[in-house]
Amino acid sequence: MSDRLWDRTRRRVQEEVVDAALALFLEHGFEETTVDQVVAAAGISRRSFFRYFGTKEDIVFGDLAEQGPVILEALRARPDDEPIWDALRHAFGVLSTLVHPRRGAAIGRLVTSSPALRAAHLEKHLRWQQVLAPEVERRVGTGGAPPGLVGEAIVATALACLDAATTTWLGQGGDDLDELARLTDLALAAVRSG
Amino acid sequence: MSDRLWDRTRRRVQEEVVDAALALFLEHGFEETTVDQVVAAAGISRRSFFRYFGTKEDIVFGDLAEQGPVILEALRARPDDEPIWDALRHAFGVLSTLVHPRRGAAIGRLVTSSPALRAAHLEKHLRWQQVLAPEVERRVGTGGAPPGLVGEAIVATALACLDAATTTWLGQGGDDLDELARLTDLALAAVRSG
DNA sequence: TCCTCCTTGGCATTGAGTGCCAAGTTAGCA
DNA sequence: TGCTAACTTGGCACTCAATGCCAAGGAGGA
Repeated sequence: MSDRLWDRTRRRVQEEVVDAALALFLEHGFEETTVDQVVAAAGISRRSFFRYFGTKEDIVFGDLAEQGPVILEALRARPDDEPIWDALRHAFGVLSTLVHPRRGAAIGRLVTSSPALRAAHLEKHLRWQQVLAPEVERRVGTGGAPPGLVGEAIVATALACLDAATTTWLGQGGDDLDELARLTDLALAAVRSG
Repeated sequence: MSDRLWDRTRRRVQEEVVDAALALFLEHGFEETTVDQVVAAAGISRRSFFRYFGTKEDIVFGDLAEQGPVILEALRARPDDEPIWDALRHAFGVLSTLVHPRRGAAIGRLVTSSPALRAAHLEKHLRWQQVLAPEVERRVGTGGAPPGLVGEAIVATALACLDAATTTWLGQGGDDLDELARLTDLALAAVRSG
């Protein structure tokens, strides 16, 4: 947040590492590319790399896993009487502002092609789920079920549909964000009519 | 499946390693327990361990991730006109026959307490999803959506609800399987009425 | 300018997972 | 029973991700 030279330098270096790494990942694959190759390409020491990115996966996801509160804020901003699915879909919309648009599709493709990244991706969803579930349950009530169950189930379902839609979306180009929203709605509709 | 001495010995050793390892995991935690400690407790060499279990996570999950076809078989056995959610919930019932009942709750608790195990657990769901989605989509149709989307979304939702129900179930004891089925139905109902 | 805070990179170490090989065990067969 | 082929075992060395420690150097305020 600050603007001291240190912070600006840090952000610049981080960007450069991500650029160099994504290029390597896309060419050779995520698992096949070692951290040593990345740091060599980025001109940084191995030790410093692990201070910028706690894990190799963090190159791809950045601090997205910690952005649950941002999504929560977006969800809170939706009107209380809006159907929960619409509110969630709109709240997830902020994600597109958190990811470099040019990188979005590339990241998506990487994730589907690497078990380690898929796992990190799902773990990220779990983190968001824990943040969002209480607010969802506040809106829809527990419906007689034990506390927690309904909120968790609804958020997990919304994320699952978003994922299924993203898979389809990437398969057909992955360039139009409105199309992704449309596919997400189709998935949610299928689940609710089933 | 064969009954040569080799195979029986293999199964026996495998069971012993799992018993020793689960005891260590429950006492000290999954991440905190090293493979070296496990093999020392089980009286087997480190190298042989990695022939029995490809990864440390495999101690906990065994070959559950490869059992998608078994669930698929159970799903195919359900009548074609049964509502998809009932068919899926019943199909998932075979899982309780694949896990040592005595170990089930212990495994559940381990999974919720270790990021590495949670990731493996979700990756396992993804594997099942790919196996089950086509049969689900055959039953319910695509409803105008691109092929694949509806099947993926429905299976992912069912698994998400099963997971949410399992979390609640473990929190309240985790001993009665009928109660788990009831909680799963509650979760699914909440999702569909939302 | 001096002093403090923070970053950097090198080194050593841990822990998971793999390839290779020599020695031992089992199974099938004469 | 004895021989051989198939398979398992465990030791060793290695790769790769990740972490703790430490000395050196740049940034920023007094």
